[in-house]
Amino acid sequence: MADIESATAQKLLKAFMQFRKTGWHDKKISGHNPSEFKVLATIQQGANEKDYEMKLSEISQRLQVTPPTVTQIINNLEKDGLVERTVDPEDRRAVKIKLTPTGMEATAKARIRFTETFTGLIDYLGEEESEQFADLLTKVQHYFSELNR
Amino acid sequence: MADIESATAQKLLKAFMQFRKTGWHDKKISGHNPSEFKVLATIQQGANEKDYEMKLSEISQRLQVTPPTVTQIINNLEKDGLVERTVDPEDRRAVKIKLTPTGMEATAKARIRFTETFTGLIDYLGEEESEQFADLLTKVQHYFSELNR
DNA sequence: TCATATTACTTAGGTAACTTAATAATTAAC
DNA sequence: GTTAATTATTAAGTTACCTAAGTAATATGA
Repeated sequence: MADIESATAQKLLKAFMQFRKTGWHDKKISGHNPSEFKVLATIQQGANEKDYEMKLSEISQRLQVTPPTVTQIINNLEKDGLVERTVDPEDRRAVKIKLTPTGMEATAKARIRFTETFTGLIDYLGEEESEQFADLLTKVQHYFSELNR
Repeated sequence: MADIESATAQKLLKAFMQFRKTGWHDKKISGHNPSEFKVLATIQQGANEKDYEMKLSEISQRLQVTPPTVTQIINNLEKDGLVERTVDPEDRRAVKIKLTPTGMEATAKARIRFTETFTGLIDYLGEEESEQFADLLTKVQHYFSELNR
């Protein structure tokens, strides 16, 4: 077991806190919030995987947030005309969500924006370290998800 | 320049998003919020560096949040008896913040909790990868802080 | 088959951690 | 000695969540 007052632990903690403040995630893109784009991207993913309109509950599962959260985000997206709700004819309790053409455009624009940012990061770190970093992030995520159980 | 549709970029983005949901940062410790502990830890740091009572504005600078944010957090901490405000006699606009004994205890407890968590992480990753990860986090943070300027 | 349980979503209300804009009090600068 | 700048606070707003309670539809099983 590593020493409880380990310098590495302190260094890690500090690095975590700094990293949290980078704000890689905080900017609006053409007036839409990060949380809205996450939902848009999730819907698009579903549409790509198969010709598939995603249920609200599936969005909630994929993003690991509660259904009311998704309902609210979808409300905003629908109000802005990026998304359409339709009652599932096979289960009339369920709601299927579909991107409108405007929604697809916005999603594409955001995806490009994020990809540019991360491509820039890869240039900055180099391909090898970037891969390493992604792997480490995933590994660390596993550690914490096991802690919380 | 790396390919704009690079798999690594997608992988990184996904890893970032997952990592964001780990919640390493979200739990209360004996009824106090993470943001409150960040302030407590900052005050303690100042007290350690020299025999030094930190001004509210300095807390704000160190944590990179606006002064009203700190004011509010300090209000809560003071209400809970973890912290004391005193007007700076050398500049009566300024407020100096000091930990009470209760505050010191709470801070110590939280520090131990965090150190345990991160020591556990080091055991999980190994010392070498942990150092690497901390360095990468810092490097990535630099990238993003240069982007936003 | 019909009463009960379960599921899918929504509504209502709340919280944490921030922000900006405006204001009060004090100190600094010319 | 007035004006400008600085320090902190108050007020109000935002984002991204949450829980609890409610509605409507479907599934279960006696």
